[in-house]
Amino acid sequence: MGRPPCCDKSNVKRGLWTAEEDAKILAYVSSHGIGNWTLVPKKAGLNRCGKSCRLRWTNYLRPDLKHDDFTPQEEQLIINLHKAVGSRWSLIARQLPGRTDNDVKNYWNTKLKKKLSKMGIDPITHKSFSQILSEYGNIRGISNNNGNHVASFNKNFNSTLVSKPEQPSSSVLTGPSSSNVILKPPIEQVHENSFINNSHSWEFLPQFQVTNHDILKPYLFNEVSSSSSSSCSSTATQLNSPQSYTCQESQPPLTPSSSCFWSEFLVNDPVISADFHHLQQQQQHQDSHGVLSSTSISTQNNIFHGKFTSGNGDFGPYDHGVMNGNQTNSYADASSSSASSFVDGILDKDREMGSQFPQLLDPSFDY
DNA sequence: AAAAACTTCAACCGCCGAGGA
DNA sequence: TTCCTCGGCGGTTGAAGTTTT
Repeated sequence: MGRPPCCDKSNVKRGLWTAEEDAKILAYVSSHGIGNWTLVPKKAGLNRCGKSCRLRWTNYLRPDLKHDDFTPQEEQLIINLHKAVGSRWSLIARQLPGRTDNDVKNYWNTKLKKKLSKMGIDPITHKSFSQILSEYGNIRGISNNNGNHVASFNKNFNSTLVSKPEQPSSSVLTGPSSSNVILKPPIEQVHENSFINNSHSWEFLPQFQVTNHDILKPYLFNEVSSSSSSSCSSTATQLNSPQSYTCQESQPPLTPSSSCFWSEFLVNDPVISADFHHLQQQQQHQDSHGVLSSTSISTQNNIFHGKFTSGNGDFGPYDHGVMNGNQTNSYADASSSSASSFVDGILDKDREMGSQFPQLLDPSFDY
């Protein structure tokens, strides 16, 4: 029964690949193409596991791979995609031609996580640290109320900080620069993050919602449960705020089985409903053909780059520094008043927190 | 100049779903 | 139906390189 094992793992070479081994794989693939990887070591004359050969090819030898540094555009795209789908590296890498999931994952872990943390942005939730604190929140209520509220706050706060079990709160509570960032976030960071939460991270969501509906849903609702204390007052606000993961105000955390879908937000927004509908049609077309055509990808990217971006040519909201509370992108224009009030709300929360807890602004303050 | 600390990233590990035997 | 491999995935490791002390 079954198939024979692909290789004797105790008897194959491991570790770094030599140029000679690379040449053998390249020679084999160029003459035979990509097929059964378990046969490759034998046929190519390599003492390696087939799986290892496949990995070497897909992560390093493939001719379509880029080996140069990530561009600012790619960097921004990774950040945006990570906000929407989390560490679905293969999904993210598919939006970056010439990059592998391993590339993206390494770049995120070694560069982007630190970069965001230094900017006062939690790389897990993509919210500013001050915003996390203010959300968990409604600190005035906690200080005035009984232990139940405090317990609830602690529970919610912890659940956010460890919203992904594999990355327990380290990016928030530890790290070389995080403590200063948490305690004294520059006010413009709130602006920047508001912009992030308001716009770019949503730009591609219709695309993902359509093409990866089943994959994305549970993940997004994980975010819901970590943001359960948030509230939102309108569809427009939902679409332009980090709290938009929730469907209704004061709702208990949603579960993956919830009947609330992204598409409900999307189709309720007059600005994007047309595009969403268009993408749904694309999806139907795609389903009928089995694969996502390059035309479809291109069209979606056009939407991403053209319609929903801020239009100033600056791809990087994290690099802006010019974003103010009244600025919104075209996506947010449909609900500009809600969006700006959301920004104002964050700023008000920030100020309120600062006035109520001045020790938080003291760099010597220690949790 | 040398050791320690830190960073990078290729490679590995283990899990999962699909599908072959 | 069961057992197994394959291919794909995300997380982790550790060697090599770089920077700091």
